[in-house]
Amino acid sequence: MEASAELFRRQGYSATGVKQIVTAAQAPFGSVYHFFPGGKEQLGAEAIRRSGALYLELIPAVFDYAPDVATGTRDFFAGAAAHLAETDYADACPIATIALEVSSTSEPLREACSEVFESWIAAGARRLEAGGIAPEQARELTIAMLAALEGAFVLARALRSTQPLELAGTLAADAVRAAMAAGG
Amino acid sequence: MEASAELFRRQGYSATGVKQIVTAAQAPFGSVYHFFPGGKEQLGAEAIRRSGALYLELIPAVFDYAPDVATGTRDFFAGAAAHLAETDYADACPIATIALEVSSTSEPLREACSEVFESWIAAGARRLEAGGIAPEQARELTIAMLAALEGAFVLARALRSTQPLELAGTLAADAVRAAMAAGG
DNA sequence: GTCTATAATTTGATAGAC
DNA sequence: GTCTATCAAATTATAGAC
Repeated sequence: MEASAELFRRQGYSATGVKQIVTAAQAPFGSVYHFFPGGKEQLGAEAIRRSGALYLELIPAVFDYAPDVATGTRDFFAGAAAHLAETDYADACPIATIALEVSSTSEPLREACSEVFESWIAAGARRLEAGGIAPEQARELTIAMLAALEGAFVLARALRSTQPLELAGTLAADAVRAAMAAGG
Repeated sequence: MEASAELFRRQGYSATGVKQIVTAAQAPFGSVYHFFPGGKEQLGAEAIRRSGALYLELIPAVFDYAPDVATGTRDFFAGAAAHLAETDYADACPIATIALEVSSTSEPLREACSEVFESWIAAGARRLEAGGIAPEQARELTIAMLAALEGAFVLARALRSTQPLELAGTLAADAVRAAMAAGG
């Protein structure tokens, strides 16, 4: 599972072979079909959900240490930028590549991605609500911020620069600050 | 080339076979290697650049008819949302899927994506400058807005909803309005 | 239950007839 | 120059020995 998630994140679902996964995991080939009778697609779906749950934990990990949600937002983007640069622009969003690849070709995998994004949005919105932003606005703002984060990952990896993450982070943090001023 | 671009956009680079392309294009298989001696990778690079040039034309097509750059920004996101819904969430960004797939595995393709993104950023920044925003701020704002657009595409396709594009569009248009107020 | 060998198909690419 | 037949390698998946 770990090997699957990492390879899917870096090179996508289609380009990652089952053989490559078992080699990276140092596991026998047949084990894949013993533990995942649904084959590669089941492996993909579980990897998506597992990666989604792990990434979800980053939200409290960052926001718990921030004095307010606007700062937490800025820190989250900054942390993503640092991690991306450290991994030579490989580790961005664990599921975005798969999401784009399969949205029009595999409904089970699209649904897995959809559920993960939804879980992130719900968790982010709760954080903004705790920071004093009205529920509906909190949800809408979270969706816009997640969009900025995901798109910044796309640009950052292609341009090999953390600047998109810094600029998107500023945009997001400013929007949070404005919402706090309006609602608080 | 048309068939290549369309398939790459919808299902990515790796999942699209050369055979699938020639079938869609109703072309003989050997022609691919006659016109593209570099094989699939060359085909991919040219498809990326071609798609990038076509998408670039959307910027003046939308902004020329808008009363100001903030409205143009909003219209751009709205148009993208409408087109995405019309194509059953298939036609989003023509190169984002490839960009994420190849950023860590194929330097020629990553560079092609990088150049396309750079051309879009330069064109968008010129528009904002024409709208009265200072050059450096115009470029930075354009990068943040493009990030919001790209990420909204990811979420919209996975969630099968145009809401991310609408919310990201609002975020982007508000940021442009704020920059206009500050700079003008 | 673990794992190897192999099946059936598809992949990107090429050779060479026309 | 156009196109078909085919290549070697890789793909997902399975059968069955241990």
